[in-house]
Amino acid sequence: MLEPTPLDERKQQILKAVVSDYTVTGMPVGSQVLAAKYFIALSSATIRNELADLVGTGYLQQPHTSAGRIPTDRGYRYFVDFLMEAEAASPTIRRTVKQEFESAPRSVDGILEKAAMVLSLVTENVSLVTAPEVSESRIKHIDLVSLEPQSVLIILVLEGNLIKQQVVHLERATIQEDLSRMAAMLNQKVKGQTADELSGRLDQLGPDRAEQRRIIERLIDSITTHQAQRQTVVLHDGVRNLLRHPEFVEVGRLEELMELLEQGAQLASILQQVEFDKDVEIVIGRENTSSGLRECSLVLTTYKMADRVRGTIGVIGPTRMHYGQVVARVRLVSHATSEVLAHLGN
Amino acid sequence: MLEPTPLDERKQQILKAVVSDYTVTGMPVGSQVLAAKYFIALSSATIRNELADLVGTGYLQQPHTSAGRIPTDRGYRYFVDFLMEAEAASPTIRRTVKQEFESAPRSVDGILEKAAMVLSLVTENVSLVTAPEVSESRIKHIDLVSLEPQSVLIILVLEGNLIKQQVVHLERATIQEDLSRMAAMLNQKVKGQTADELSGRLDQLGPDRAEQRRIIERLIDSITTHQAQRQTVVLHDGVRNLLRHPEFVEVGRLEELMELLEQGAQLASILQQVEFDKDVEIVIGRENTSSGLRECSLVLTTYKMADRVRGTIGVIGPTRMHYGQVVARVRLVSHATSEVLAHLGN
DNA sequence: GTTAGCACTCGCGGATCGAGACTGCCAAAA
DNA sequence: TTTTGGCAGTCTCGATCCGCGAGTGCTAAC
Repeated sequence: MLEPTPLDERKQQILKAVVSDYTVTGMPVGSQVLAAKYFIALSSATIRNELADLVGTGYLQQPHTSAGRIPTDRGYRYFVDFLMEAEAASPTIRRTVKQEFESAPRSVDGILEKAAMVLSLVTENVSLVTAPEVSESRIKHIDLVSLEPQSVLIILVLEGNLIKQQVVHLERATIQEDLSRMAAMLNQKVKGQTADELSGRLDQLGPDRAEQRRIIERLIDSITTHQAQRQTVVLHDGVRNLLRHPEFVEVGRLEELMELLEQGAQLASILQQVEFDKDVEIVIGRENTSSGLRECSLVLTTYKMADRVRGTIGVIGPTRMHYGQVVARVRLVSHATSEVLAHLGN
Repeated sequence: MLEPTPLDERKQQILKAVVSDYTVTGMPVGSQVLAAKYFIALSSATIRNELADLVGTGYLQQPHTSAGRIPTDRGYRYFVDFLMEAEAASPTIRRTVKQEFESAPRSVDGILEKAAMVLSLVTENVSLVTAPEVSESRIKHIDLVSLEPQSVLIILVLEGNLIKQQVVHLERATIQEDLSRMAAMLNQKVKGQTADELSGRLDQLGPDRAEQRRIIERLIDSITTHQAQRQTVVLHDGVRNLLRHPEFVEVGRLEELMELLEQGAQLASILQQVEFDKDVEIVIGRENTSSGLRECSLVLTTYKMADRVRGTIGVIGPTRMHYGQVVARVRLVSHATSEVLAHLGN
């Protein structure tokens, strides 16, 4: 890691101009263009000197000797940390998002799918959405339904009306009537508890309640493995957008990225590390631990479903992206998602 | 459509050799290679004459004057209809499929996701899996759960233990006790019926049973719109495989294909047309109605979950694929999926 | 510190060229 | 009538070369 070399005002402005211009055109930015478009008061020679300094300190690079400059990862980092101006999503975008969510199905999965779709639509990148984390979420209702004589469907309603289901197999046949009674009893006992609390109480059941114990074990399973297993499922959408970016004309980069997207586990672990209440986090190029993301940036934030029920949402795109707008739009969609999810039960 | 020009034995063998060789090497096949590898008794000149005929009748084409021959869509069609030999999946493949399904979660969605993953793994193409069609499926159990005072979760268990859920909003607050009573009543009335039958009986309810009527309406909704809406969701996996095929080095083709995969509606309508009990269907290149699939082939079949509960499963890959093996593997995974789904409840 | 001038470097696109791969055709052989 | 050997012709592909244009770094003057 290089020392954060302080940049004087003019160098900052030049860095900012290079990032802005390059983001739009995709072409290395030369000293003459900069002088003409952004710094009419200065000559190209002066700018050349400054550019040479910025290359020396690691904020810019040249693809080859006789080309203009493009930002390094470090340059982008400085840009997003200090130079980027807060932007707002345009009314058109806001309207699009609003309309799309209005037509969303009224279920958690449906809404998250819609969120992924909308986010990829408005950012023209690949969107990522994780299912909400529920391990600390409280149980609201339990229901047991007989499927076959010896198999039972456990239905679990958590805070935020998140619904989980799991099939469990019993040692002996049990009729629906007994299950209903058992459900009523369980409802009294477990309502308002979290999975962790529940697993602590497991010992309080006598050995004669084997069936009940088995069901409770499955309940905990259902909550926690969902965590481990379903959480690894990261929704994504908009790969088609990526193909339009010139940085992905060579299929090699794409292959690694698709593998990451389709197997999901590695992505999930990255997304889980996003902190709540931290607004938007940006990870640029080689700051990513995954080699498949070395030429990509992540713009991530969290959405909130209920008090302790949250998930991660964001996009993945080429490092050359319009960070200001992408941040604004990720934030917009995240808020909209939270909004819709919060009103799901009403 | 060209007349199905009859081919004599030797022309058939040559066509078969061209298809086989081309599927393996990916290079246009020349007369010398054919003579050396497949027809030692013949000279390259003789084969050249035959090749010229096959080009004339539309079974083969030349990329350019001084190249070898490659099959046309028509050539592939003739090959799969008359020349392809039945192949069996290798023990290694069978073992892989078996092991993967053993580690599958015990839920319909989980199994279908696993099926998509396995199919893409063993065919090295993109896999497609639709959710099972349920419109004619019979209702096994209904349950009503109060989420908020005025909102109710309807849980519907269909044949094959397919579980559906939908949230419905009521005009007035209803407590769980009343809902349970209502559920018991509904269970008596609707058990064993299909959605169509149910909607016919809707009139038999008096106007004083508004709430109950509303819930039944939602039930029918839940079954049929799932059909229309969820059915359009086609699971897919293995896009990363596609990137390895040389026919997709140019990103243009891929873009159209990704759009098809990600929006899904068009694909869904194609997959819905696959007939049940017809073994494996193959659609080659321009036989596809979608322009995005002009250079792709589909290998599709159906899986069976319960008597009237079925879905479509298959792959999409470049027209140059090893049809014999792909057919064998699609069939294998389809059977395995049916098997696992059938034993879900036990 | 800034600027004008200038020589220099480098990538890109177009043109050229030779090698190699196959073909089509023809006349002779089976 | 079918098959075959021979041969000229066609076309792609990769390598090489070349000139243009863009942009730089350096130096000396302002």
